[in-house]
Amino acid sequence: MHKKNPDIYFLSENNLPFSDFLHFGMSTDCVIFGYKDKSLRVLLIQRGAEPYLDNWAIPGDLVYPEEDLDSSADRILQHLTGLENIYFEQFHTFGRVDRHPVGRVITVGYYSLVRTDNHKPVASTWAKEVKWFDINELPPLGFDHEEILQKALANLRKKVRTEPIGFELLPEKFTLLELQGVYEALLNMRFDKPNFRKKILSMDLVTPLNEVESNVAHRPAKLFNFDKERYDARKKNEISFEL
Amino acid sequence: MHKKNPDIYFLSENNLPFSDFLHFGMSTDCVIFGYKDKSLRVLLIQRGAEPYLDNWAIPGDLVYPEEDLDSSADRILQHLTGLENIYFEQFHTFGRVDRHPVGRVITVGYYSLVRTDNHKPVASTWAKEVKWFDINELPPLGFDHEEILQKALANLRKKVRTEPIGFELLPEKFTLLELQGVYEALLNMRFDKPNFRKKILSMDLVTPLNEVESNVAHRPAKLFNFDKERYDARKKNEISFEL
DNA sequence: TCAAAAGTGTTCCGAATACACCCATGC
DNA sequence: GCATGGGTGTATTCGGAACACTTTTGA
Repeated sequence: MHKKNPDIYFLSENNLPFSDFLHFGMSTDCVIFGYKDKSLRVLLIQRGAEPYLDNWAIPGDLVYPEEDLDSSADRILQHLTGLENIYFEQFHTFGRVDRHPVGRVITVGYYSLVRTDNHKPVASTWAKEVKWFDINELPPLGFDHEEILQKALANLRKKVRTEPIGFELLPEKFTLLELQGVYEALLNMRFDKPNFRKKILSMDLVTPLNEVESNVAHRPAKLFNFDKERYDARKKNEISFEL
Repeated sequence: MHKKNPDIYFLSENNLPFSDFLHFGMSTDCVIFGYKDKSLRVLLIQRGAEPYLDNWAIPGDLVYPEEDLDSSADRILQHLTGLENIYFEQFHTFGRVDRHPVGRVITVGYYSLVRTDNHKPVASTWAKEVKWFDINELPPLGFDHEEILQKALANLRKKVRTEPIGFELLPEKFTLLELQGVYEALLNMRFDKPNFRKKILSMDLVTPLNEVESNVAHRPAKLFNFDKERYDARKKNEISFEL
């Protein structure tokens, strides 16, 4: 697969043979966010192998030789959650020379948003345990995963202000107060209920359903869903989402 | 350097030997933006080697075995522009299986902002020519560089709205109308002069100097500089920049 | 004196905020 | 009834947009 041609595509100043440049390991790590009980959570695994045996870590894997980066992330997500069509997004690549004890492994960081209600993460040979952690009560992590996780969170918090991805954390049908809870957890701030409602409704991106909550000890709330088609159509015309 | 341990850090489902996962090439590509004559420009090189001989391309290079990703980008920028302390930022990593004709090479994309007034880019063995192109008059590019360039531009346009990086395209001392020109070119839109002034001045991030333009056929404009210290101090207190 | 760009002030409008209040349900 | 959260209306404030106007320089 790798034909050799020492003059190709790098500065002439260095005298290293071309083959020395093809010994990188490549992995993807997926920071999986969920939402439950008014707080933001992250799915972590407890490692079942050295290095960092028994340490908590962000789920990830080496990239296969004939696999795109996004496919790799998608594969990890499906393995771990059993879900398809999960929202995920590449956010940063980490390549410190000494970041991996086994060799020069570059990792591409992804974050992902899942609806925690409809899946049970499962342990496997490479992960002794899989568990949701509140974003404010994280265990120590192996590798450079603390840095990766914090950067994922920072990127998510930026993204969430300009694109309507908060919905990915909720079931298809949700109430406006649930949506408010998601944004309060994501951004770690409080919103005024009437104003939040007005803002969301004025965007005209959520559709009211002819359905309400049931079995609640108060007036049942109306259910809504997110109108992705309308958003996509509008995005083409340069209209954006801002919170 | 690469100790072998087939069980480490990847899903048990695959049966490929560990060594197969350490044959990635790794490069960085730097999309260098500049500003001149009211328009946004990109610095491209004309390749002096196969593949894509004579094609225009984004400057880039393979990452050295003992080199961090950021160092690699920094090295490319210094080689090409001769400048130090250039603003640059990683924005996306491109890893399509077939993106590089020579083998599996993953590239980390960076964009960079430079002051075009104080440097002359120089050709070298790996680049027949180096030239600034108006962002609206780009030549066809080799590899997947069109995609990389467009993504760099999109990321820059987002970033520029929330962080005061437009100053990196201007000399230390600039007029407010020059600053307006930068933002108009970056965002491809027009601002109202009085309102733009008010907004910038109200942020209190530019300091008026006791100096004015000279040799202009109209009332000379006051010169300002960007107060990075004040911005950094304020950033810690969660106060942000928004245009 | 005229052109060209610097620089200021004022009005208007819409969006964000604060907050008071009423409604429906389970117990 | 009453606790709980759902849901609505209004008054106020603040920032952005539009735009008219004055100032200073070189030629």
